[in-house]
Amino acid sequence: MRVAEPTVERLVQYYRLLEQLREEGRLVVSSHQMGEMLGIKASQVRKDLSYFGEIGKRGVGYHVDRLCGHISRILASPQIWRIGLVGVGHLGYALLGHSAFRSDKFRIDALFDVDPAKVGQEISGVPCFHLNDLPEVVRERDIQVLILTVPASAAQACVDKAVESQVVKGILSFAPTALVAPEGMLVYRVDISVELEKLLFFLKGGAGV
Amino acid sequence: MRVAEPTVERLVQYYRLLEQLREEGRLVVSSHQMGEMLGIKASQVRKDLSYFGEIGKRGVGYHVDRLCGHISRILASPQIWRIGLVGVGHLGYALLGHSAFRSDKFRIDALFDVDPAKVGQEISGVPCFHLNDLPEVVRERDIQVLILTVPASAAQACVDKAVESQVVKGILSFAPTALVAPEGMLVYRVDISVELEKLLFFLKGGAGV
DNA sequence: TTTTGTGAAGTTTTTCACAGCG
DNA sequence: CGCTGTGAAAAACTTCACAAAA
Repeated sequence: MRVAEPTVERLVQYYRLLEQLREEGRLVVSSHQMGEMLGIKASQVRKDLSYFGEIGKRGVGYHVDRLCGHISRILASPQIWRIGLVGVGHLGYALLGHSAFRSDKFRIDALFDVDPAKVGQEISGVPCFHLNDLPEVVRERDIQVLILTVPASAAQACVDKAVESQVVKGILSFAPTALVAPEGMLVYRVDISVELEKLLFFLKGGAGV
Repeated sequence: MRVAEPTVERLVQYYRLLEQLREEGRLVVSSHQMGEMLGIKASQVRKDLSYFGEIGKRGVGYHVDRLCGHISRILASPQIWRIGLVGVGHLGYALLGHSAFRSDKFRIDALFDVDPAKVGQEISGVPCFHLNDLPEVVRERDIQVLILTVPASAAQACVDKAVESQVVKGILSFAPTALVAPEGMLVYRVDISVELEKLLFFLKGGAGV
């Protein structure tokens, strides 16, 4: 069964919350309480969870530990993903140390850059290669996912290198630009300037002056 | 007229593309060409633009410079926003230098941290204050927007300080956690770990093992 | 002709409302 | 009783398809 993207997005949030509740020793939680804490409607929480079977207990709520395990299995990977990080500037370096990147679901296995001062070095314990060598390095190291923290002007060239490698399946790009990729390659974008523009747009109260 | 969030998101992309086309000396572009370059359907491009009046010429397309100016006015701010950046770790520092943050629509006017080594210093030319002083500093400096690059565990406390100030209207948070804020305060989140989890989820082909 | 602008249709996502179970 | 699970309704968003303008 196809799971919608907004649902996956919320599942990750449910999981985070449940981990926290579990640490606090909480045994049971209702959809209403979860929604309250996450800013999501209770009916939405129930609908999302219902796609995966009857997990809750009527009149009671959801068993925290059980639900946590359940979502964990839904989100689980069949493997530990190996990830290549392209562009070791400030943002790339920040992501290397970011809490989002401490997971047993994947690991950053190689860095890529064009700066001779970085190529050949280890940074935070990860070896840095030249961007030109990306296709062969990702093949050798079985890297299927790339994270792009390069300037907009360099991003498409990185995608092209990834396509050339024939083994990269997915890309998470932080470059503020559109990217063209072939069918079958999954590209997600985190566009910081778009988010900031949206915030400012709705802050001023919408269109017009 | 209310403009939908997905439309604003695309308007920012159209604007970027048009600036680029203008630099290249291009005079006219069709909805189909814009869509092609951005991975958006031509009908979607036309629908988005049509909300703001008849901007194109039938049989011809859109005049690049004119459309650029038009979107610029739609996205324009009534003021130069002053922004406070909370949390001067690697990510915060990266954002300070990020291309998304070179804009004449806003400027980073103050930094906040709890690290005694940073408080009292200027970093990239911006003064750093202690988080505890946030309410008064944002009032003095007329800061209405905060960017949070703090750990998840510290994020809610920052929101609470922002609420206390009574002048902060909007927050862009990079902390991987839900935040509760009162009605009227606009909170947007950029959740890197959620995006990565989504990518990996759909890479493995959806739910289940 | 070409390409826009747009009502109508289609699709996706959210919310409602209540039956059903513990 | 309280809370889940879920069809049905509503809302939001996208795509179609074509009339109308250049």
